Amino acid sequence: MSTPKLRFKEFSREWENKKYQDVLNIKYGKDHKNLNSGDIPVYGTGGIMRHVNKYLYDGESILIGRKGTIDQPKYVNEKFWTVDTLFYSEIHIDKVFPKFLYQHALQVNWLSLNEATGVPSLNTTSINNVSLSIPTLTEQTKIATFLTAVDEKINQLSQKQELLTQYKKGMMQKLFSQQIRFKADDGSEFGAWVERTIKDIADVKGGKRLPKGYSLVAQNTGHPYITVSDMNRSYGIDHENIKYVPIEAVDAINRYTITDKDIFISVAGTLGIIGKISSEFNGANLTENADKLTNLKCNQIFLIYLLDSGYLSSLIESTATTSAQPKLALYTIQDLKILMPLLSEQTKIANFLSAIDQKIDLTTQQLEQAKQWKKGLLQHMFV
DNA sequence: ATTCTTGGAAGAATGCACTT
DNA sequence: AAGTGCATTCTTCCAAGAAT
Repeated sequence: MSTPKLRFKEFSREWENKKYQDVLNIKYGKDHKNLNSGDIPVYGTGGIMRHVNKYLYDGESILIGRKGTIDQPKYVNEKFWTVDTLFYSEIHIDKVFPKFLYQHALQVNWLSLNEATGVPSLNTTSINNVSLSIPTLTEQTKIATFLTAVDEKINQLSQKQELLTQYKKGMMQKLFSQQIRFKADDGSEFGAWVERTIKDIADVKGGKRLPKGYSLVAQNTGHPYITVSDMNRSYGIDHENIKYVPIEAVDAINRYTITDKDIFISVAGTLGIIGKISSEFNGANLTENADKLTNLKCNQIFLIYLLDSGYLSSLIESTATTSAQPKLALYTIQDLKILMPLLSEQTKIANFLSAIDQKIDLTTQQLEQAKQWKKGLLQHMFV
């Protein structure tokens, strides 16, 4: 018998220790290949896969991955089908409030129940044996309703994020097609945009792979080494997993560095991720799978937005090699023609779009905080 | 009901020929 | 020897299907 750390005040009774098998029946998903199309969703471990004309179950159910993604349970309340790598469940609603069970399932460490060597897998026994403490149905309902409201808040924030992103996309389109023009501070029109080539306004340089025989190290010894997977779509890099050049190899690639005044563009693997690094990474080495624009003769932020507004994606479409894997050649970036406004208009546009990006970043932070909060609640509101 | 095997897609690292 | 372009290889990750 036990109680959670965090609890609504009006309840005091001890929670009852149970196991999952006491409150639900785990059912296997089934092959959906032979079913005809319809309007019943077929859930896979990654989400809805298709719609069919038959259903396995109708009503409230928790879906738990059997193979692959096993740590993201889902709650459904409809007619549905699940593929055979996804369990569904019949919930004993006289014992447990389904949404309470779902919130509980969200904080179970499913991966620790994985016994497979390769792809993570769960079996019915390990699910059935997961322990679960439950209060009265009234308290369950209260907890579940509260946590569901938090989920709703998280959904709202991610919708806001989505809308802002759409707005930014639309504004970029209008600004760079000159459908919308800013006026100068004194109210006069800005001058016409001029066609330039990238190599007129920047030097394009490649990155450099590590010398043969060396590999990146985790410790902060040599320079940071920025790879394509460190780059994100928010014009920056993710700091968490940055690896470092081993000290013995530092001299060999010493010249291939990047600063916060430059722009990086990925040219292999995931093409066309563009952005800049923050000054704390000045002097970091750049992977061979990215190029840098350096010695810029224009507004750096403006150029990032401009290239990201479509120039890069159409360049990739038209010139990326069609081999096994696309690659963006350095000279195609050098020779890319772009329409450039005067510096003062560049600054206006850059500031405007940065302001939207700041709002997006703020929303992203709030979303992140809300998710953290939810995580904490899940840790403390269950036994 | 459970475990093993296979397919295949995506992405990053490596090999290699050619140029500077 | 360094730099560049591109094909190839290697890894990783998931899901589907076959075999127990």
